[in-house]
This record gives sequence, structure tokens and C-alpha cells, in this order.
Amino acid sequence: MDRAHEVLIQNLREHSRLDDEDVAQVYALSCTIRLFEPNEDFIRQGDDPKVAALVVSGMVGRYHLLRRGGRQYLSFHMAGDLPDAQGLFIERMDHALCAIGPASVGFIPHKELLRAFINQPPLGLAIWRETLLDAAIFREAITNNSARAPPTRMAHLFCELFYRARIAHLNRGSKLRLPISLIQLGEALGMSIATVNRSLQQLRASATMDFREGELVVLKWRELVRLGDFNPDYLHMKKQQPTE
Amino acid sequence: MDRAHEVLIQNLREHSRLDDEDVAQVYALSCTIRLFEPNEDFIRQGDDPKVAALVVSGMVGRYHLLRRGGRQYLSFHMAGDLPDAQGLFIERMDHALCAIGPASVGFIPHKELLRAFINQPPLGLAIWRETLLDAAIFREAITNNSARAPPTRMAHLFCELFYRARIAHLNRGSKLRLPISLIQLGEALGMSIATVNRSLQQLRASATMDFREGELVVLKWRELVRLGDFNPDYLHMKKQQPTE
DNA sequence: CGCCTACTTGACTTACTTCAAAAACAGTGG
DNA sequence: CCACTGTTTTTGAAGTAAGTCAAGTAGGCG
Repeated sequence: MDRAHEVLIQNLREHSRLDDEDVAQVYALSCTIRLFEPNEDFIRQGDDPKVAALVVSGMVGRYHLLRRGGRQYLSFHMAGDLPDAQGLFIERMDHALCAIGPASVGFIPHKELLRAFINQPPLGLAIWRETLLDAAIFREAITNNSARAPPTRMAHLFCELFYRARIAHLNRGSKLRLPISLIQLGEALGMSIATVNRSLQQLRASATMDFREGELVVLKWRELVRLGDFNPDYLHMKKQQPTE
Repeated sequence: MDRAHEVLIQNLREHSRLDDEDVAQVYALSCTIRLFEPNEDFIRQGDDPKVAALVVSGMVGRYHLLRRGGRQYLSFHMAGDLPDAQGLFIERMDHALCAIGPASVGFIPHKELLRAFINQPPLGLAIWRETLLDAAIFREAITNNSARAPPTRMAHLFCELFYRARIAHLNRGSKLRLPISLIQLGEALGMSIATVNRSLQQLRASATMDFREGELVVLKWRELVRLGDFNPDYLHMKKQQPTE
């Protein structure tokens, strides 16, 4: 139960300073937890949600529905993330949210959040910053999908996810649970399933990482970072992560 | 001089409700105007700006610098836009800003904006919303560059720019000044200059639009929207634009 | 065990990139 | 006014990388 508030606070503290009052306000928020099956949508394109989602455990994805019925995944989210904070101030969802693996998601009423912002403006700024980091991640995705060759592109995504997971202490050493299918990887990176697979083979051959059965294993971080042309500056974390 | 405050208010009013107090706060902001040559940078990657930029006239672009020295353009901005509002709460710029054509840009001290948010919270929310719209545009760019074929992709960008320009009353009928070179178009859309040109030829052949010498002419809007798979919902404008 | 889904691999085709060269155009200085 | 330079746009030809299609394998689950 409290896990929800804890992961949120921990996440916000990675980029914002929260004092006791801010933390108290967060704990005062009501948060209804729901469990979702892999691939289950919990916010649809066109919805006008009255609650904000908080990833409590597992993984969540955001995607555009394409005309032909396909999907373009926009980002992946893990424990502590508020993947639809924008819903607070934008009426209709222009994209959908779904569980990637099994996920537990907390729902916080917009009304309570807005009241908390009035009582405790620094908390509002922390959430604002959260939405700005989101935007920075989107910008990087534009560059990644537009300007990098398939294997580099894939390595970059793995770097980002591993880096963010490590900040949130969600990795187990060099391993990270990433229940993303190759098909979804293709829908995120803008490549066909065949190219996804071949890129993955290349990365495996480089012996810098492995990814199979929904688990990422990072074997040589520095090398992988180089392969993926990854520079974490865009994630704007307060403390630099060890480069291992 | 006042032009700067006016275009900002006009832009914010497209998505947010501003009362007289909010407007007064905006007019109280000091704003230093500077003129820039085409292609001149005014914020660089890594900067930690103390002022926020406001496009007063002309066009401005945001881009990531690529390892090989190339650029990935992330978005284009026109009069009324605050293309680096995020700088208010994110320390270091993860991308750069430059003038596309000749542009006049106003600079508003962060301190004054932050004070205005305290005096007039709804103004802060309007700016927050502005950054959220930015993010929505980035999301669409991910999808555009990852999932759409070159001519569709190009048509989509033209649709977005024309639609946004029309909202801001920057078009002259079916015409719009867009001083973007084909090279820059390629750097925005993730295609080679050859493909840019051939896609452009195709769009010209469709007789839905023309683009030459930095001027876009929309000949058949509905048709162009269909060609570009364009749905303006993601721009979250209060009033629907006439579909002409 | 058999079915379904996800992953893997190969062969073929297509579309985009690269390379190259020419044409149009803008700006410069004679 | 006209050469001269550099840049942008246009076009063509060649090479290649990624998509499509198709078949086969491997796991997971009823």
C-alpha cells in the first residue's frame, strides 16, 4: 500500500528537492491500486481521465494507435513514474496506456493532486519537472528513431531503460526484467520484426548485453553505451550514476 | 515591443483561459527583443539559461546535435511559442535553439516568470500546459518519423505547421512563409535530401500543395490532411479550426 | 500432446541512401 | 552588368539495407 507513495517520492527526489511538508502531502494522497494483465489497456486514446496513474510495480507503455491498427510505442515506464501526469491539464488523451508485463498501477484523483499543489507549490513544481523529463525522453526518441541505425537504436533504448532502472534500484545487478516482446520493440523503434531480431543478434554477438525471455543482461556497460551512442544528460538526474 | 506580450497572450489563450489579472501579469513581464539571422543559434546544448525565449516573429527550430556533427531537428516554432519554457525547471539544455529564417525573439527573465506564477497561479498552469503541448507534438513526431512513409511524413509536417500557423493567424490565406531548406526538412524528418526532394515532387504532383522558396501553398487542405494522415487532436486546441 | 504465440532464419523485393553531376539561385566583387 | 563562388535544389544511377513473405523452431499452456 505505502509502497505506492514511497516509489513516487523516491522518483521525484531523483530530480527535485522535497522537504518534510512535501512528503507529507504526498502521503496524504489517496491512491487506489489495481493490477493489470500483460497487454491490458488502462487508459485509452480519447479518454478524459479524472485520476493520474502511478506505476507501482511492473512496466507500462504509452502508444499511439495507427490508422492500420498497429501501434507506435512512445515510451516505457517503471515503478515511480507518473506516465500520464499530463492528463492533469490536458483534456483528452492523445495516446493510450497499457501494461507491458503484469503491472500494478495506483490511481490518484486529479482533484487531490491539484489541491496538494495549492497547499504545497514545490510539490507541483516537482510534478511539472516530471512532465518535462518525459518530454526530454520523447525528444531523445525522435532522434533515436530518426537518426540512428537499427542496432545502435536498439542499444540506445536498452541503455536508457537500464540507466533509469538503476536509478530507481529496479535492477538486480546487471540484470533487469523487461517483459517487452520483439514485436513491441519493433513498434517502439520503428523497425520490422525481422530487423529487430537481426539487430538483437548483432548486439548479442557484441557480447555487451543479452536480452531474452523478457530479461536484459548488461555484460559490458561502457561498451554498450558506446554502441548505443548513449549520453544520459537528457535524463537530467541530480546525481550522476556510476559509470561502472 | 508590445507585440511580444500580445502574441504570447494570444497563444496561451488558444488552450487556456486567462482573466484580466493573468493578462496584467504577462504585460508586467520584461522582455528584451533580439533579432537573429537565419541559422543563428541563440541557445546551445549544455547552456543553463536564466531567461526564457519567446518567438515574436519568424521561425525558430530546436535540434539535437548528432555525434557526426549533423542535426536532428525536433520541432519548429512560430510567433507566440515559448520554445524553451522547460528551461525554467530543467537546468541544462539537452538541445539547441536556432533561428530558421530571420527571427525576432524576446527574452523573459526566469525570475520574473517564477514570481508571476506565485502571484498568479493560473498563469503558471497556462505555461505548464504550453510545455505539455510541446510534449504532445514530440510524441506525434516520434510516430511521424517512425511509422509513416516519406511522402506521408512530409505532408504531416506541413499539415501541422499550417494548422498551427492558422490558429496563430500567421498564414496569408492558403500561403505560409516557411523558410526551411530541404536539407533541414530532411534533418527534421529523418530522411536523406534525395528522398526529401522526391517526396516533395510527389506532393506537388498530387496538386494538394506546393512548397518552394520558403513558401508553403496549400491548394486542397482536406486532401492534404488525408495524404498526411493528419489528425489535429494532439494539438489540443480549445476551438476546432474550420476544416475549410 | 497439440495448439498458440513468440522468436528465428532465409530468400526476395523494394525503397531508401549514397554518390555524382548538373542546374538554378544568391551573394560578391570587379 | 557580368563573371565567380558557394549553396540549394534537382535528377540519375548504383549499391545496399531494411521490409515483406514464408517457413520452421522453440516455448508455454490448456
